[in-house]
Amino acid sequence: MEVGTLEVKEISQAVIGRLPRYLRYLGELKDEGVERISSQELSELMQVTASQIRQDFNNFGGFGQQGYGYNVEYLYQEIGKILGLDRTHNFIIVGAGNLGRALGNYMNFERRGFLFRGIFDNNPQLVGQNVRGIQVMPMEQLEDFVRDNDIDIAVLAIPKSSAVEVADRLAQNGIRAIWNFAHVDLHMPEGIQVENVHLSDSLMKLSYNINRYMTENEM
Amino acid sequence: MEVGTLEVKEISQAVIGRLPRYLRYLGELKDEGVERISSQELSELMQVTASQIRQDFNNFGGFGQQGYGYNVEYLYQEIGKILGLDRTHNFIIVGAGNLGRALGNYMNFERRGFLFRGIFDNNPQLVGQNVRGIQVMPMEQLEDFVRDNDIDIAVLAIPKSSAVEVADRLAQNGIRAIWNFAHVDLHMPEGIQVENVHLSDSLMKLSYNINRYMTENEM
DNA sequence: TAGATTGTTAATCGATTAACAATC
DNA sequence: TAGATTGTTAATCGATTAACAATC
Repeated sequence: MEVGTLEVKEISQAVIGRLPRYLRYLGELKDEGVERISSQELSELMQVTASQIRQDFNNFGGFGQQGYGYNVEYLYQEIGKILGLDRTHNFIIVGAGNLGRALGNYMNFERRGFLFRGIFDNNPQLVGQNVRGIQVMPMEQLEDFVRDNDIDIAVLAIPKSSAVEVADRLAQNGIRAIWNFAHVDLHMPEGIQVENVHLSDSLMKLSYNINRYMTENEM
Repeated sequence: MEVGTLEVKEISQAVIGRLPRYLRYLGELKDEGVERISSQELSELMQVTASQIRQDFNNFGGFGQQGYGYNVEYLYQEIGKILGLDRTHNFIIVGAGNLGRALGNYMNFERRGFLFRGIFDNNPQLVGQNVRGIQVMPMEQLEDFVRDNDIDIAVLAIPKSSAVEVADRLAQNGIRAIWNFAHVDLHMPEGIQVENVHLSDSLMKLSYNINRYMTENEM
């Protein structure tokens, strides 16, 4: 930390990773008409410690009130803001295979401000096909489209063999973030965020835990 | 730990979570014909500390040799075994919507021993449709199918509203593990493994990091 | 043998939990 | 006011990193 700069406490990714789950529970409580909740009550609901809940929230300043607890609606709004859900983000999908099309058709992202703007593929058979009202574009149009349409996020639903090259092209044209479903590590320049969804890794973890349980219980 | 029981050191999920990534790098090295690698070399490749690599591997016993390093092929095999990839696992998909069908068509799981055996949906329009050579079955057949076909893993690609009920039905019929894409927490009986893939949570983390970077750099 | 590199212990760091004073 | 519950400090726990003796 340089002398003279205002110290900004960095929030750990462990905390960030828990925020969406808090948001989900608070949204459900809100829908049920619950007005206030204590860290103790929430901890029982979510199966985490009340201490952790209070520590997590206090990373962002005091959201609660002593003797009362937390206002559900207010807390829900604030966590949404922290996660940037009060803004909209334009996104495109690269890769119009099964996964790419499935993600394009998944409507729920819209509700959180993630707007589906385009989808690309290098397979001429897929170009021109319709995914939720948007025609699949050829890869040649990728750069222009990203630059001209204020695209923040690119979803990579392509094989690992082309993912690194495509990510570089996106980076050079002002993308802010990559949601990476390709099974490869992307090394992006500073300031370009990467979030990986490695499905096969997740499945392997499941496999480990199945086998561990069977071994420990001699089945 | 009870007196008299042989102490089995529990491997932390943090370690397990890193194994698939080791496996991926080792597989690539293997394909390139690399025979041996030191923790130092691997650490540079993977951008983690050599210390962590050695600690991780030593959770499972000594895979290396002083002065030599690790044999790539051997290490690859051993990590595969730890992850249970030397066995096969039959899986079904519940939910034949966009995501369910996409996962059914994803061939790469087969290579790791995960065998696609059935797919179910309660929408009569989808029942009978073909997903990679398998006809979508109605939900009424779920229980019988799971029991009769030695199904280990159920992939939940259904809305949260029905996920808990379906998970309970699966649990009662001998499923070992649930790969949960529904946006809800499942509380399963001990011995049934759950691995969540909450796509919207992942997207929110990405959103947080975009906004954090923009704020810190006053864009 | 000398050099390299693991396996393993010790030190550090960060995250979680506990405790309690502040305060609504 | 008395009771409840946060915000926050302190204690604990676990994970990561550093160091180095063992050994190939």
